[in-house]
Parts: sequence; C-alpha cells; structure tokens
Amino acid sequence: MPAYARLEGQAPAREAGILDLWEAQGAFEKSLKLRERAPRWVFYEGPPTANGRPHFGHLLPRVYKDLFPRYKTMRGFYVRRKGGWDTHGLPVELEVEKELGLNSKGEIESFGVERFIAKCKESVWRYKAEWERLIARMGFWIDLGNAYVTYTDEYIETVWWALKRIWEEGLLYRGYKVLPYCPRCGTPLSSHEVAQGYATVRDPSVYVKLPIERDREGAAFLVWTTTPWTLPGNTALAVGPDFVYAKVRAGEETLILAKDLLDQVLGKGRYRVLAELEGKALVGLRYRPPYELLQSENAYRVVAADFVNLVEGTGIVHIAPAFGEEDYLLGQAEGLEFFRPVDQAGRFTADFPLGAGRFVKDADREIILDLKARGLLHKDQLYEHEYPFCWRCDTPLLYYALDSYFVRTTARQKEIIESNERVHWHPEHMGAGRFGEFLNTMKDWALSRNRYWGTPLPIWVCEGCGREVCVGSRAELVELAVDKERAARVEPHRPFIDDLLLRCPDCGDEMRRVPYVIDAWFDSGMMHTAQWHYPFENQDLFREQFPADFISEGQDQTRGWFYTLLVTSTLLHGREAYKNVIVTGYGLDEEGRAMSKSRGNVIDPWPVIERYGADAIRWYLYSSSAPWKTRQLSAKGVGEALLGFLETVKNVYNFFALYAGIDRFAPREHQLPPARRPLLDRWVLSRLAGTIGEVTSALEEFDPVAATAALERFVDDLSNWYVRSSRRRFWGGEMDEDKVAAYLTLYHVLLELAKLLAPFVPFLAESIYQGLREEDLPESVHLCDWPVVEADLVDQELEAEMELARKVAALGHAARNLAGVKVRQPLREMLISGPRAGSIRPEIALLVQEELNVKRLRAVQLEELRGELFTPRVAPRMSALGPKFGPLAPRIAAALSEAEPEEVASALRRGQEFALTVGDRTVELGPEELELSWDLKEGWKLAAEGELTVILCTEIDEELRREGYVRELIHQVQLLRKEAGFEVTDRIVLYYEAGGELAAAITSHSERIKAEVLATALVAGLPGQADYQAEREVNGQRALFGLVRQRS
RNA sequence: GGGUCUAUAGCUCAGGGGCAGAGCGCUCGCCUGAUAAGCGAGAGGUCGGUGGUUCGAUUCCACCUAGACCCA
Repeated sequence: MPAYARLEGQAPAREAGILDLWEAQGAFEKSLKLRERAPRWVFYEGPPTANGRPHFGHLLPRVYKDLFPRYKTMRGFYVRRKGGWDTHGLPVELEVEKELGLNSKGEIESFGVERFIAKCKESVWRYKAEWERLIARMGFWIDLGNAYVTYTDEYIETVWWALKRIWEEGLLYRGYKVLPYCPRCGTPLSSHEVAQGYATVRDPSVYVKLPIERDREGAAFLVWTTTPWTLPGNTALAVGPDFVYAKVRAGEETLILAKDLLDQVLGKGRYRVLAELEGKALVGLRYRPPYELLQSENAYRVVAADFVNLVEGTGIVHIAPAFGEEDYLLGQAEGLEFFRPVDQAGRFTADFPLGAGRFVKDADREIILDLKARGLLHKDQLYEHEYPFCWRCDTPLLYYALDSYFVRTTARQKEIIESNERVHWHPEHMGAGRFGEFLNTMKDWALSRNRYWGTPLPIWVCEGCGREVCVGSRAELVELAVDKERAARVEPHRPFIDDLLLRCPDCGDEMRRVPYVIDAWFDSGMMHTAQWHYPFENQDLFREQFPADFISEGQDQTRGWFYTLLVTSTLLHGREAYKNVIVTGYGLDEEGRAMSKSRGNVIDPWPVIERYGADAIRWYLYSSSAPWKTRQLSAKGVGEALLGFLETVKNVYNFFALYAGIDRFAPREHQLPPARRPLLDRWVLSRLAGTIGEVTSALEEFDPVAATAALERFVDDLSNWYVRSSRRRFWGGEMDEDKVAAYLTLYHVLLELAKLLAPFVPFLAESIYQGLREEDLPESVHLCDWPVVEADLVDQELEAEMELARKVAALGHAARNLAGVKVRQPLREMLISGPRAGSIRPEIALLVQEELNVKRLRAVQLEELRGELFTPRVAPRMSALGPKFGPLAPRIAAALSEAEPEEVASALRRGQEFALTVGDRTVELGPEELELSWDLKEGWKLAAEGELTVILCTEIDEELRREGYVRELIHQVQLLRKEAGFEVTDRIVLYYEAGGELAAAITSHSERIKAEVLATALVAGLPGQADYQAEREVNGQRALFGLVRQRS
C-alpha cells in the first residue's frame, strides 16, 4: 500500500525535499538512461553569460526550455540537454575594464593584455554558482556538468574549422566598409550589436548654404544634416534625378532645394520661386564645400542618388564617404575621394585644424558657430531622433569606414532564407515578418573586432609576399608554425597566439596573425557543431544531435543567436540548425516597464521562490499568457497561480490521502472495470481522457497556454464536482463496491494527473506521485511514460449530460437564493424544464438532489403546468385601446380589472378574442389590446438560463422542517468536533440539552444523527465531564452540547 | 521614416461576423468532516479612436492615437 503522505506545510519547503529526493535517486540521470536507446529529440541550450546575475526575466525562456524536454522524455524520446556558457566578447571585456578602472584600449595595453584576458576568463564565471543554484532550485533539468564553454581550446578549434571552411569557399574576405564603430571600444560592431543600442536623443541639425561655383545669381544649395561633425568630410552633394527642385529668393538669399520641401523648410509664403528645374539638371554642378580640405577635380560636385527622399531635409544630401554607408557606396560608384579627418578614437586629426584633437561629437557646437561666422548657416535647431549607441558602454557610435573581415552571407542569402522557411516559428509572424524581413535585407557579416577577449581570427599574413592563410585546426597550426613545439601547446587566445609566427608556404618568409578577434556571436552561433568539438571528435554525436528539434530564447535573440545559428548552420551544413523555435516576449515590471539592469527594476527571483515556490512561478509563466507576449510579471500573479491551481490540486490529493489512509485502501487489491463503476466515476474518467488528449495535442503544437487551460478546467471539475459530489462515498461505512469504485477512480485520476502535471510543475507532481506510488511503479514521476487516451473511457454523451446537471444545480442554487432558503433546509421538489431535461438519468438526478438538498426532481413541460404553477395577469394595452376605442378606453380598462384573469387567459391561449361588456356595449379584445403575463404561484421560485428553467418548491412542511433542524444540528456538531480537535475517525458520545421542536426532531432522527457524527450514543442532558462543551444556536433554537471522545 | 506586435471589466488576460467573457479584487447571501477553498446573486465595459465592407463589426479592411520590440 502506498504511503498516502499528506502534503503539509508550505510549498517551498516541500520542493526542497523533492530536490533532495531527486538528488538521492539520480532522477535526471535516470530519466536519460531510461531513454538511451530511444529516438532522439534534440534541444539546444542558448548559452547565458555568467558574468551577470540571473533575474526573473531570465526565467521566461528557461521554463519552456525545461517543459518541452521533460514532456518529450515522457513521450519516449531521449532528450540530451547539454548546457553551455557564452564566455567571449565585448560585454565581458567591459565588465573587466570597469572593475579595473580602465577606460581605453591604450590603458588595457599598458595594463597588459595577458593579465587583462586572465581577468576576463575569471570574470565569466563570477555568477556561475548563482546561475547553477537558480537553475537547480527551479527544477530545470539540464546537464551543466558537461556544459560547453566557448573559450575552451576545443571550442575554438571547431570555430577555426568553420572559419576555414568559409574561407575556402571564398566567403571570408577583407573589406573596407563603413561600419558602426564605437570610438571608446575602438572596434566596429555588427548589425545585431548595433540593434541593441538605439536611443532617442536631441542632436543639433543644421541647414547649410553651399554656394554654386560661378553662379551669376550667387545661388546656394541648401543642405541639411543632423551630424555637423561630418561636414569636414563632405566631398559631394546628392540629388534625386527625377525630383523637382526650385531656385527661390528668400530674404537676402537665393537658394536651391526640393520644391516639395519649400514650405516645410522656409515657411509658407516666406519665399519666391524664381525657377524650377529637375534634379538631373543639377548633376555635375560644382559648389563650394563647407570646408575645402581637398584639392581634387573630382570632389565638390553634385551627383545623382536613389536614396534621396523628400520627407526630411531639403532634398539635397550632404555626402561624406567616410562617415556613412550610403555615402561610401555612392563614393565608390562616383569615384569620389575618401577623406576621413578623424582618428580611431573619434577625434579630429590635423587635417581639420578647427577641431583637431577633439571628439567629433563635441565639436558640433564649434562647427556651427564657424559656419555662422562665415555666413554659411541658414538655420540650426535641435532635432530629436533615434541614434545608435554602443550597446555596452553607451558611447555614441560613429559610422566609419574601416578595414575589416566579413563573412559573405549575402552570397548564401537564398539558402539562408530557404533554411528559415523550414523553421516552425512560434509565433509564426516572427519568422516570416521580422526575421524574414531582416534576412531579405541581409548584409555581409562584419566579423572582426579590434579587441582582445575572443576567438582569434586565424588568419596569418606573410610579411614577405603578402600571402594569407586561414588555419583550421591545431594540427595545421603546428604544421605551419615556425616554433612547432610552442604551437602544439599555445593557448589560442591573445596575446599568446599573436606571437606565434608561421612559415609562408610560398616564399618561406614569416607570417604574422592579423590582430583581430571575432564577433562573439559567431562563437555562440556555432554551438550546434562546436559543442561536440566536431569534426575533431564525436562524429556520431554530432550527427545524432543536429539539427535541434527545439530551441527557445527571448525575442532579443531574433537577430542574435537565432540569426547566427541559422547562418552558420546553412553555410557549414546546408540547412537550418533548429526545426522549432519559441520566441519569448519581454518581461515587464508591475508598472509595465521593461526590466533592465540599468533601470534597477529587475525582480529578484529568490524572494518569490522562497515565498511561493518554483512550481508556482512555473505555472504562472506557463498559464498566464502566450510565451511571446510581452507581459507584466508580478509576485502577486505567482501567488494567485499557487492558490488558484496548485493548492487545489494538492487539496484533492490530501482529501484522497486522508480517507485512503484511514481505509487502508490498496489499489492492487481491487479490480473493478470502469464500465461497472458509478456514473460519476465514469464521468471523471471520461473527462480525464479528454484532458489527456487536449494537453497532448497542445504540447505537440508548442502551445503551453492551451495545455494549462485544459488542466485548469479538469482540476476544477475534479475538485468542485467530482470530489464535492463524491465525498460521502469515502466516509465511514464498509469497503463496498461503490467505495472501491470511488477509491480506484480517484487513485487513478490523481496518478495520471501527476504525470500530466510533471513537465509543468515537477515538484508537486512528484510529491503526489510519491504519495500514490506502488512498489511496481517507476521510482519517480519523471521516469513514467506520458498518459495515453483510453478511447473506450470517453463518453461524450455522459459529459454533456453532466454539464446539463451542473447547470441545473447552479440554477437550483439561484432559486434557493431567491427564496432565501438555505441549502441545509431540505425542500420537497424541484421541476426542470428544458430540451433535454427529460433524459437526465436517475443516477445524475440523484447527484443534483444531493447538491441542492431536494427530495425529488421532476422533468416537466412548462406549458402543461401553466395553470398549476402560475396565475395569469391581464393588463390593457392603452396604446392600442386608445386609438381604437377613444373615450371608451379607460372604461374598458376598468372593466378588465374586474374580469377573471383565468377566463381572459384561456380565451387568448385558444387564440380567441375575449368579449368584455362595458356598460351597454360588448368589445372584443385580442392579443394586440391585451398584455398577458404569468405570475408564479406562492410557494415556488423560478430560475432560468436560456431554454433551461427550474422551479423550486419552497413550501416547508412539518417533516421538512424537522429534517432542517437535524441537518443544521449535524453541521453544528461537526464544527464542534473540529473545534475540539478530534480525529475524523474518533467515536463520540453526544450529550445535548434542547427544547421544543428541536428536541422532537432529535428524538425522531437520532439514528441518522448518530451515524453522521460518529456518535455511539445520543443522550439528553449534559455529562458531568465532557471533552468539549458548547452552546450553539440551531435554526434559532438554543442548545447545549457536550462531546465525550470514546477511547478505543 | 519603415516593419512586426499589442490595445477587451479596477488588475491580469481569453475570445472572435450574430445577447460581451474568465480569473483575481469588490458587495450581499449561501455552503463547508479535503481546500488558503467552493456556490449563487450583484456592481463594474464607448471591446483605444475615426471611417469603410456587411442585414449585422468588439471581431474583417483602411486610417489615426498610444505602447512594446525591431530596423533605417
């Protein structure tokens, strides 16, 4: 017999006990071992960086990363769950810089790169223990012992292998491109990094006049820019060739700008149009630049460009090829000078004397003043716009032409898009919409970083002949190295790898590595392969574990990890790295603001765990909303999940445990096929089967909300209908067939429910399972197979009927309320009218009778009982009588009130007119002139919903009244037993002092009272000494009770 | 400026061309020998706004407003 341990105390403490149990059992390991030979279902862990503290928002993707692997394991799959840590990159370097008080690359170099990266390596583990503690406490089963780490030699070797493959295909190249560049970090950023750091700022925007060379009227082009500091780099102006431009006179100035923007820029009526001309006509004109820093025939002329728009500015765009991507590309096409008077730290060089040595953004003001002094400024104003900042150090980014290595992703764009089309995105629009859009406008991946802590780009360049090699493995490194012994053991990080020289295979000269590390996103994007150190090791494992069936991360990874996985897997393996992805939304705080470290409004998960437990958090997150919805997270919501659902489940189990323990119920000792069990049992088994089906298909569709909703409906049915209606079956008495049926049913339902709940709330499910577990069952619920739908238990007909019965019960309660008669007062009869009322079978009717405490239910046709239950009431319709009978109308009304309503009603119901005599006249009145309504007779109350009507007989005769006393008395005595602290199985002797009707009622129902309150004797008068004594009111009559507990 | 999403009760959210929904909270009543529970009644709504399609729009379409995210 199982232990049926009752679940006492607070959830967090119970969960701690379960963690110990799993630990002792090795439950996670066993759940894997169990499926060793089973088909694979593959999950990839998106690696967190452990140099920041985990917060509540991190739990969102993680709950799904645990749910589906657990579910699939129970479905019979082997779900390896290798953990991982993301360890390279700018975020890590920045933390360390902060910690060491370093502010630039120069300071890092003087501190020493070797010491610096040692610090980085240490820093990435700073919060590892906290992550592990949180992951463990939340019941997230993932193999952290064998986690992949992106900085290990093995991981780096695989990344090198990948880079070499890409190199060999000609897809890794060096280019000179305009990239968003962080002058503080001294490195370009990739598009997915830039995406992290947009902010709304107010920048100065200026309208600058640039005079046309040798123009008779002294006209000037009017040009707008929000980055005055780029003006020294100006080498051209761009116009839309098909746009219409106007030469206008405005005050003292003669200006040229787009016709459509005249009002917007100059103000309505503040100018006079002198001429209109097409953009084409302007092309080739020369102008005087804001700063003439170049001596070139080619510079300072007007060119055509298709990116010019007429929304903002003047329709004439200032072109500085060194400071904008479009500018650069246009410059290339037009053969414009590339002029960049700015250094790597973002300061003007001596080429621009006015600002030399100053950070470009700080020079804006000075440039504006200078332009004004030289009469070139038309106007300036502050302009609010989104501007990118470094996602880690908040320095404004500059667009900057740089030497950099790129992955030519655009060459494989079609394949990448096709890969994406095979991915099942949840939500769907994420894949087709936002992500698809991104893929359609894909750019080459700016891979190199001018930094220190990352996978070194394994490209060496020959100092003699300029030959480049890309190294794809340690073996190759050794083969080419000048110092082979050193190459064999060198740590593949800067600065060590920088000193390793190779021998040029062509000319024999020495080769030196390029100074770059690579984008850390490439590292994590390579985990599909690098986590196994493939192809150097684990060939079979890799084949088994690629691609993933499932990944899940936050929507900020759309252009991060989701993208880099897809690109690298398509490039290297020709297909997508994952088949299904759940994108999770942002967690907002209770005020609806995004949780962020800088805002300081992150919710610490620990107090929530300690108060409500991990299961409550899990259930809350699964059930509150679709994974991808932005949602407000609150501790209060977690508390509601606990009370509303988990406690109900627990209580159903505890109810069972209490009585099954008392009765020493042993499930294996009884056999009773469901078909032979009472209706209520068959009903709940049918509901269970349906629920198994719903939960299973919801999970198959990656829809946890539908799954949890189905479970909530079922638990509500189980607790508030099945158990509520079945309670008496579990109390006292012998182990007859009915009781066996009840126990067998509830036992089975709880066991199956525990399995259904296991992936969602693994702790509670385990607690219940352990309480119910027979020796021959698996030792943990997480080692069980997922429940299957037993089709022969499904009985739709019965479910529909029960639905009806519950509606009837609800209406009955409503009718009682109207009558003001409480449920403990038995009533004689309730009539039911409705479409299927007649077909309610006796067994179900009995449930309703008990629920409502009425002696009899009777299905009726309302029409047939009209006369019996209702009295008709007839009222004149004055609005009809007035026009028809004029002055006679009031007299008709008066006469009508004298008529017998029954006669009028019966005439109308037969479809006849009613003849009414008014003075000397007789008038015929039909339904137009008469309003007929029905009043329920005294002693009945009616409640209805839709076509269903119940009518409750509220008359209480002598016997009912006595029974009412008895019911109330039993209730009071039960409360006394509870107050006295007796066990539910204790026998008592009940003494009482009562008078009048109450005493009579007690005497005539003594046997029933004794049975209900487990009294061996019922004695009038009070004992000398009672275990518990109290005075109570029973339906208005005072009574004294004394309880004496019988020792057995 | 463009893209994706969101807007429904005090709060958290479902829903979906045909009477406006749930949970929580609130008021009143009931019930309770599992329950921190449950049942019934009630208060609480311009389904963000404006147009359009339609017999009928909260739902579909367009535009607008606000918010989130992404991108220029």
